[in-house]
Amino acid sequence: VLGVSERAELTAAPERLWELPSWLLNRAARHATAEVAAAFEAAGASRQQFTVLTALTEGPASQATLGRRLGIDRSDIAAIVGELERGALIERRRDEDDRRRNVVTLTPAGRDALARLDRAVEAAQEQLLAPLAPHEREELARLLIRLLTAGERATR
Amino acid sequence: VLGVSERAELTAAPERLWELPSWLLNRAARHATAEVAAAFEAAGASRQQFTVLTALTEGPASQATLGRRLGIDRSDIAAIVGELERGALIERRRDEDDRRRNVVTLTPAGRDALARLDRAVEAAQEQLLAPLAPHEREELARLLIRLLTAGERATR
DNA sequence: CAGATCTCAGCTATACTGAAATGC
DNA sequence: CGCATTTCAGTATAGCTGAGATCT
Repeated sequence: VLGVSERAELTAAPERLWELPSWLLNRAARHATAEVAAAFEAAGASRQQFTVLTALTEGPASQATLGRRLGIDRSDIAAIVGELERGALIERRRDEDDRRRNVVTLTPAGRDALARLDRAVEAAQEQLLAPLAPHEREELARLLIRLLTAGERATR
Repeated sequence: VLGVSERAELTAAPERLWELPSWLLNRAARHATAEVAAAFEAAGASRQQFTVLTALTEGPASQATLGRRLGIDRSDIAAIVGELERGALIERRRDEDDRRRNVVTLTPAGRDALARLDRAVEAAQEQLLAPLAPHEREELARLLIRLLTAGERATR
């Protein structure tokens, strides 16, 4: 989150970069992360913990499934689930149908924590999108979704 | 850059995340970075080196100015300029008008390297934007620029 | 003196790799 | 056997902080 003076300097970035979608996306993502950061910090959770908790609202899942759904690496999921377990926000137990797997389940405490996180994250979205009119917000979301759903399929 | 199977799994991300602009922006930026990565790797340069070289096409600048213009930290700029100097893509000399400063200048070799990088990066943009029609690409750029120029000014 | 610039050491988060242990 | 899952150790990059040296 930058102040006015830094903003003035940033606008002085080379023309070429302002024409590069990949640069714009990275900039915007950094801005978005900065906006949301305060929400997570205040709640004592990380961005990754939030996404894992969110995924678990749709039901228990193995760590591998969580990783694939969220696009988070298997080894990182192991660490994140470990943190959440220490905070008693999730429960991790061996899947008896397939003993390679851990079944990860949201606890009531986890559900409460997520509810608080959700409100804070929602407020941050409002901050982030403040410069855009409602129809522009929808349009931005639509374009990003198309970039992701069509783009990541097409490549490789 | 994901394959078809991973894509199918990713679409299975929780509904809630697909509605979160900050999540979409992070995802899209990651996708964009992946697309551009090959371009930089093939040319043996980093994303940051590219942006610094690009900034220098608008003329010599001190490291502090580069940092402010590009939104890169002073300490990171020092390291990046050091790398570029070792590759003889830039020249770094003390500013005799203000001896605290280093004046960083693009060398002919640097200009050549940037020309090659630029072509590769441009091809990557094409890949990245493939799912979008021309007017959609413009609209996406417009919305991102508004988010950045209005958004980063408003906050704090 | 205050303040700017450059540099270095070190920190955190994110993303990823390789290998081992276990189980299907 | 091949393959999937979990876990750990380690790597790389981006972004950032603190402190010191130098200079205006």
